[in-house]
Amino acid sequence: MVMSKPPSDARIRARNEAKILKAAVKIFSLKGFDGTRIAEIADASGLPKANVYYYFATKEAIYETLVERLLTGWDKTLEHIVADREPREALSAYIHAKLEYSRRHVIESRFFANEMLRGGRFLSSGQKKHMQDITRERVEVIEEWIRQGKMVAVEPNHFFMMLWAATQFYADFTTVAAVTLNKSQLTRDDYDCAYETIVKTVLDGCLIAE
Amino acid sequence: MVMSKPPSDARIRARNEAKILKAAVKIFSLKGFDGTRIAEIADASGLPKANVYYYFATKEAIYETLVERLLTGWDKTLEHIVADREPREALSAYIHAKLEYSRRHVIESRFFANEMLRGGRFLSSGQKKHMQDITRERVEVIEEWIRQGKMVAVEPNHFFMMLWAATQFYADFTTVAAVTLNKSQLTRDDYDCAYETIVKTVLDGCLIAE
DNA sequence: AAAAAACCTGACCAAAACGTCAATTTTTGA
DNA sequence: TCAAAAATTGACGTTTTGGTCAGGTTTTTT
Repeated sequence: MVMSKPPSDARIRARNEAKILKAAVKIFSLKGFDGTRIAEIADASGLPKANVYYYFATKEAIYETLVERLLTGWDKTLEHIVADREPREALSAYIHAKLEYSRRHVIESRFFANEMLRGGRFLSSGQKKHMQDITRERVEVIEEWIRQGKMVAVEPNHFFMMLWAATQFYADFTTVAAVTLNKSQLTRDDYDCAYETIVKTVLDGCLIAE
Repeated sequence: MVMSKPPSDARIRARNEAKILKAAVKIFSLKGFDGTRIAEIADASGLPKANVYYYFATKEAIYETLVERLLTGWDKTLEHIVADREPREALSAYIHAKLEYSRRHVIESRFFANEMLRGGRFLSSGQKKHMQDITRERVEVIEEWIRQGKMVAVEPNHFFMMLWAATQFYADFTTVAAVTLNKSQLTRDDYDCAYETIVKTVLDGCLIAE
């Protein structure tokens, strides 16, 4: 006699797609698109492979869904950069938020890093444009601050990329960071220290005038 | 009748291994270890697959050879950081050298980024130790500069990681940079501008005191 | 309660991938 | 010059992989 399970409160499709995507982003983030086997995704999500195919037609479909869905998180942190805040305060907040994102969303961060490393093959031109627009808005804020004499005349795009790189680093290259600091894992203190270092350096520079 | 080719001046083994490794690093850097097919390496190096196997027993062997060989380039740029130079001059030189390396050795840079992104599975503990030692030496230089009152008291490890990230970025995430700058490719000017931005910001900060 | 819709999955397939090998050609060294 | 060593490669065998499918079960709808 077969017992029927109690009807799941959550929609079945939603629940299973979530399982699959959660497992997938982890493996994609570690092995990239070409290196990922769907059987592995199936195992990791606790579903038989054929069931994965019931929800997603191809490997590409899974990957594209993730790209689309994770792109949203991309701009969240940038919201701190607004013209009516003081640069010191706004930039500190951005760096903090971005580091926090790197710490708490290592996998998603790496997923994107992987995609970029491969040249953004799966980014639609629409998505690229979105990234551009988001960045341009913030670049304009920087330009405004420069005009107001609150910041030195740095090239805003490269300035942003520097901040992005410095913070993204802690998600993508945790291994390098751990090796450098001679630890097996990064703790919250390490992230705090990273924050201090980046903020202090970027805002006020590292040199002491003679 | 079959003509025998003139005897190659270069040793055959050396020449073919070089061909294979050159093709391999390119593909590995784009697709990572798991994503790379040996047939593809064979095609790219213009050798039949069986011939690739004649020189390298497994895919791992190729990959490990590359890790070992490319690790050497890792520390080159750090040589600029020496205690008897002035920090401004030394750090500028380092940033310049690292950016130049990113520009001219995109593929090798990405190869390592890929490896790190995957957690450095193929790095032996000896190689990790090497990276640590190299870094520690330079950290000591920074500490010396701080002691001499030439630099503000930043955490040297994180300070280095920041520089590393900011410069490495231009090799690993060329795509992001290109999208941001709305170009299809980065030119030398872009790298120069990156240099200016990073140096100015890191050394003197981005803020103007009121 | 019964039909319809949604969900599940073991078994299967064709293509691709890794790796082997025996037979041949080329190069080297005495 | 000629035998041994090194290099080359087409063809093959095995395993893995992406993807399919038919037939079943469960859930939803009416």
